[in-house]
Amino acid sequence: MTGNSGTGHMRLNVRSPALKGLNKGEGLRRAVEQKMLHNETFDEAWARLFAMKNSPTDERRLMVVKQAMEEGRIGRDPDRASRRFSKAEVKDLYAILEEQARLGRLQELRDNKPNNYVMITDEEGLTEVVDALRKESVIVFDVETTGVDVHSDIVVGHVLSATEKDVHYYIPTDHKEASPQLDREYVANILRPIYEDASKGFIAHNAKFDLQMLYNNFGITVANLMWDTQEAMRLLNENEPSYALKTLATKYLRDNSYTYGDLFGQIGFDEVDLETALAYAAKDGDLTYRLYLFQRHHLAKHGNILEYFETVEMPMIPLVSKIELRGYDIDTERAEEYAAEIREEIDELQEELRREFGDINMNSPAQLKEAIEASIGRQIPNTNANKTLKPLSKDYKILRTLLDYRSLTKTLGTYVEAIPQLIKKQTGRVHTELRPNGTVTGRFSSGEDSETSVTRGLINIQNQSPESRTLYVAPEGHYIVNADFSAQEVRIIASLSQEDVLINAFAEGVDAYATLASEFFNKPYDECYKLPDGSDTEYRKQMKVVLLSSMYGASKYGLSDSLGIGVEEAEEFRLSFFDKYRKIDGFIKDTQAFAKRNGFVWIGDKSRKRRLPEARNKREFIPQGKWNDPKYENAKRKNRAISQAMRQGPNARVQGLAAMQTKKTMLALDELVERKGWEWFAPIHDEIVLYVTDDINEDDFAEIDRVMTQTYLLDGVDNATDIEVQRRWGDSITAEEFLKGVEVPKL
DNA sequence: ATTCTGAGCCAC
DNA sequence: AAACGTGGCTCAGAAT
Repeated sequence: MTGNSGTGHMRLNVRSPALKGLNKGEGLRRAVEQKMLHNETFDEAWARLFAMKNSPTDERRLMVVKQAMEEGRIGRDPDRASRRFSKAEVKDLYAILEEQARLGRLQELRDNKPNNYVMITDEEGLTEVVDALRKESVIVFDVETTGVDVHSDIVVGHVLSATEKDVHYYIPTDHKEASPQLDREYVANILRPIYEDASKGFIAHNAKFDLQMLYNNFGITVANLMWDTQEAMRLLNENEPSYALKTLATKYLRDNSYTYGDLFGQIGFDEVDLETALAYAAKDGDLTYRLYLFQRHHLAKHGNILEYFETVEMPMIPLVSKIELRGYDIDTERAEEYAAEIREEIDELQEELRREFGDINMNSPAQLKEAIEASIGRQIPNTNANKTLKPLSKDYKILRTLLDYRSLTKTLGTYVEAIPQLIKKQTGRVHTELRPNGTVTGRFSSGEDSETSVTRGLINIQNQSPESRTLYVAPEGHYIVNADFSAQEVRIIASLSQEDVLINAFAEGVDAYATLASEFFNKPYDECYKLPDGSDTEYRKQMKVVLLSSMYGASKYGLSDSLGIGVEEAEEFRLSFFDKYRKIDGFIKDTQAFAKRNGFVWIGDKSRKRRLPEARNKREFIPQGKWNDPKYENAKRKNRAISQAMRQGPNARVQGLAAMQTKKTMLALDELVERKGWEWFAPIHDEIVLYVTDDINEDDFAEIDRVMTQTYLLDGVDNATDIEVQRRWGDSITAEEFLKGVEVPKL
């Protein structure tokens, strides 16, 4: 046993600093006094600490430290032993244990390093790497860096795996350790022909990052990206809790691997010593290749997922890499003027709100709720704008003021003030990350990666409001052109359900919503289409809401909310809708039955799965009047999950197919973009946005139209697209107007 | 001082 | 009893 560990009485600490300088006899006497003073055994000390108000984390730390002390793995700091054993001391001991564990993991990593992990630090070695890679057709690559910002961080080493030879090289170039390393530019230039050799297939985990790092650091373009093990995993299981390489290796390769954070904490890889770096980095290459073999085997087993992955998802990665690096030109001057304008308005509104609500924080829902209730003299469930405040705002002017204030602070805080601060000094533009499988249905997600806690100053390009869009501009000599898939999801619903009314409407080129409304309300088509001013008629508006929300499983309550009608009326509406459109009803029921049998649904000709394991569960019976009985909490949770899966199934088939159509169309459109020397702006679900040169002509528009409508055909339904041109995002004219000579609005 | 959670709200 | 699918960002307030 070491130190003062143990479960018995506290030992006398004759070496305590408080006793220093006293002779032995005197020290012993004082130590006894201190013990008397504390008068506490270790058991009593632990009992006291455990009896305190501890958070779950603290509770766990107490347990860990107690056990470590009992096992003699750690003891009290002699300098503190004269004082009463405290929670603060336990926390410090816990931190020491954590650090010990981390160093242990690093030691384990070095000790277990296989002989086929090879470090390259001289020219001869690098020649050996090149010779080995020349003989390979499949190469794993991975760059090690100082961090995860592709604009500011730098490459400090290359991992390259010769997969057939089964040797995994690490070539450090910029580690801080003093021992000799090859020059980074020299290494890049020697490796360049390998990376740019299109006859070799390259594999990486989260390849987009490595592509961007190689491009930004050395101007290297990897010619033939063949597999991304992170992206493949998103198709193998979109419900995976983590897509970190080490987590996947632990789970699927049964190789207990620690994550970067577990091993190194927050430091950059250049701080890591070379011996440890080799063991860690070469293992990346090794694991990535093993994961690739595993994934290829499993993806090939089901439907057409492998083919879809290789022909759509893999080519998407270099394309998206390019889109992210391009970024967005921001009109900073306008942003400043606009911000000043909004701030002034906000101040005025805030004054008005203060007079009514008092000196509260207008951004606090809790404080607001109380103030509103006092002001209007009635209870409200929440301060939600659409659900609660808007309906009441007809009667209360102050609520109209509040709604204005809300909307302006949102515009200012989330967009107008925030966006200019995110401009990267390296490019003078703002950037996004676009994750092609960031959602469970296969849609893109955009912005910071919510799976990690690191923020890199990225914007979400997919949720820009009409106000914020005006800050995004085309550079001199360019326009922004956007092409949407008109009524993309409705066409897909028509195609999947083969519902005649919808199919016929699209075939005749008439408005689908108006046709449905005309059928449903038994009114002439014209009365169900648009008003003279171009806005929707009530019938069309209602049909839009009913069609999409019903498809996605809205209940009579949700429908009642969004239509602004009574619950029973909404239910009648919903029931008669499905009664009339039997094939839409059939599509939903068939999809749900399939999910119930199989625990998943197919998307797009067996190209991907949406796994819904909860769909297979059996509903629990909850007797009338027992809904509030805590005994049925679990049953309720289980039933809720089943209902949710039943709503997700049909939605995933529609949304997922739409995402596939957008992706395939993007790949086709990229050929045009490259040929014309245009650039990418972004995909926004049912819309594709580009930067084009201002010499764009009729043929170019025709070609965009052709690519949008002909690349991914739907069963029984034509595609259609609307194309617009603008200098400032949102301030657009149609392509038709443009070709007739209408002036594009100036900046 | 930093991290987490919920309310609210932006997009399709 | 909850009641419409897929995301991400900001702020307040609590937890750590």
